[in-house]
Amino acid sequence: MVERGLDGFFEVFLRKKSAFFDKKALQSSYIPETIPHREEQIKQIANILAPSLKGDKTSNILLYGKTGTGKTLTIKYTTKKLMEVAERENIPLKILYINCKLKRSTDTEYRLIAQLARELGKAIPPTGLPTEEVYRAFFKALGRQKQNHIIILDEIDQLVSKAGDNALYNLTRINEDTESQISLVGISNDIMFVDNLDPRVRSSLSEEEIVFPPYNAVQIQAILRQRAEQAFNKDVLGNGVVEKCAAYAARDHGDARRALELLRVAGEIAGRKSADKITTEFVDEAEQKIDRDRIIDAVVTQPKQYHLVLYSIISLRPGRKGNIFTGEVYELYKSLCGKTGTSVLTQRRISDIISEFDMIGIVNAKVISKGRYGRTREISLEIPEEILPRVKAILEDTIRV
DNA sequence: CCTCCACCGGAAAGCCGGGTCA
DNA sequence: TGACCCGGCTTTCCGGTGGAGG
Repeated sequence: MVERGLDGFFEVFLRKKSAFFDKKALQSSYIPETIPHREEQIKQIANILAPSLKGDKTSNILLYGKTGTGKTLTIKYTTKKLMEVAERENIPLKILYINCKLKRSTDTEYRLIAQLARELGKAIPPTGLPTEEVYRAFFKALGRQKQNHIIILDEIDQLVSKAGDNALYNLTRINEDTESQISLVGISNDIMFVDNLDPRVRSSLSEEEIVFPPYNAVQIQAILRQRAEQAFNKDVLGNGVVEKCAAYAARDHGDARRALELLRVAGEIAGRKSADKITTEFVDEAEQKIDRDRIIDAVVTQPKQYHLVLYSIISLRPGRKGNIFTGEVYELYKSLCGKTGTSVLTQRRISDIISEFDMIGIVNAKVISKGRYGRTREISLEIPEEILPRVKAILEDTIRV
């Protein structure tokens, strides 16, 4: 019975024509053959990196620009082309791409250097060794091969804010005592991040700076059209869909990644509903879905203590004219801990947890002064009403143990 | 204009679990 | 096995501080 029904399901699934032709083209890892509106940046990067083909050291570069302005894509595209030539001509050149934001993999000094060493073929344990030791292994791996290395550090601002600039300092000085050359390419969302860098690191790192301005709506449309052509079958894209995605993405700042995600999710929704066309309504749905998924996901992945704090905030919310303050949250949190038999954290820590909620956007917490009655954070929920019950259920689930 | 509340938020240190190495 | 190392989480300590109310 059941099996037969399932067979039917798969059959229908198989027959159903998919709105997608090549979903890859809408994913952020996809590197298209041309990159619209980044010709200038590509040319600059190419100029700077070209000497590496002749075995010369190239200047270090910093790439700036907000999220979704094509920094990562552009550098990957350019270095890919560079690498193709190097391989064809048998030129020793190595390109290491590191995303410093990847949690638990490259967000500390130890892990960054360990990862670099690994890319050069050295096995480094994930922990246990003194950092010194890891550096030695990395240097050795470098020196052994007489060749140029281009090290791309994506989200370099994250690295600096979490791990400091020690690693960068050491990396920028390597060229002094090793056979092989290394050039650094830093990618950052934050233009100001160089300010808290050691001056020596700063000057060395930013020998060249390239800025990626936000795309405007028209440019994003061009990008979407290019990708959509690859991704979708003919005629499934309804009128105004591209425009709408572009408009949404351009609203705050020209984030092409967001636009592509909108388009992809809209397509997925259309596909799931077996619609034969992607219409602008699906774009609206996609926007909501992305938003909600983000929040749900953010909540689910939090540990128990965080759930207790969030639950306290939610419980304090109903029927409040004003907002919620840290002190009240802490009081409720404490009693909740008592009821559930959880160890109680200090208010200092809870304060930090609330800040973290603020940062990921499920709560809004502003420091205000109540004058005579002290200074505190004014907290309000940022979770849409529609998914609040679901969030609450998730929280209750983990709390009652 | 001064006070003083109820926290904020930086710095440093401790604890713990995961690991290496000889 | 014991000495050491790293990193995440937490506590401890403590110097601020915006502004209502005196």
